[in-house]
Amino acid sequence: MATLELTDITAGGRADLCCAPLVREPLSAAAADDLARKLKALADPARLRLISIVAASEGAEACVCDLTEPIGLSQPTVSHHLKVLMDAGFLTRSKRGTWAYYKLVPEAVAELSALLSSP
Amino acid sequence: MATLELTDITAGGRADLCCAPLVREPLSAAAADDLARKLKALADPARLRLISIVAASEGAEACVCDLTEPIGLSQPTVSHHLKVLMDAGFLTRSKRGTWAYYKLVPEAVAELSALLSSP
DNA sequence: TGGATGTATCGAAGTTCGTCGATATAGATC
DNA sequence: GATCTATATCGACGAACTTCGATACATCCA
Repeated sequence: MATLELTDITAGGRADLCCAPLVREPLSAAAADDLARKLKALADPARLRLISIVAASEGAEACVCDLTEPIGLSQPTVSHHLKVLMDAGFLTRSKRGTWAYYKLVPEAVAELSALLSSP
Repeated sequence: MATLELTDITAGGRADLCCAPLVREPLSAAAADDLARKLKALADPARLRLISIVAASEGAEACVCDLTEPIGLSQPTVSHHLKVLMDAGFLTRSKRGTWAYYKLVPEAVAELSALLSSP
């Protein structure tokens, strides 16, 4: 769950949101690793565009076949980026027939935003 | 200025914040590049810890000499990471005598948070 | 002036990342 | 079952990144 992970990352386990963990106290090495892994998943132009296209689609969901062309990258590369985003928790996948539909996980993006936001 | 850059990134130049650009409409290639560059600057455990230590210091400002030891990396490496964060606009530097003090730019972090936040 | 100290830059080594073509897999259709 | 289509995985290559030791630069102090 998003909120659970958010409390985990505060090193102290406290849930008071006076400030974002990033600017409230020094991050533990583990918390920094965890946050860096999520940021790294997002820190690529192709992946940002993929997320924004998925988010702007009907039901915040899109098929791979709709993503390859606007991104301008090969199908294996798009598939790779989608997997990275899925492993980081930003997308979920559901297969319907031959097609794979990727759906946004808004809480994951919102959680990241909250981790960076100031009081 | 932070807000200026924020409107720039919306591709349309509109400043209405119904949703964050990321989840409102497909990002242009240029906007994706710009956002990715900022996220990449933050997407490293050492840099996240540096930022959080600086942010938690007196006046959101810290000297390099205070940063090398808690991070556990060599002085040149810490200096390199600080430069990356400065180039991305998250820190500013001011030399006072022999010492270099790095200071947090809260608006830069806040802007990134806003770009990711949902309605 | 000369040595000591804090910081930045340089060059190199090792690793990770983004991308592709080729290929494997799974589901649909005939 | 044979074939076609959509997607995932594999292996490889080049680029970018993280880190370090060595060194240059700048400032202070004796």
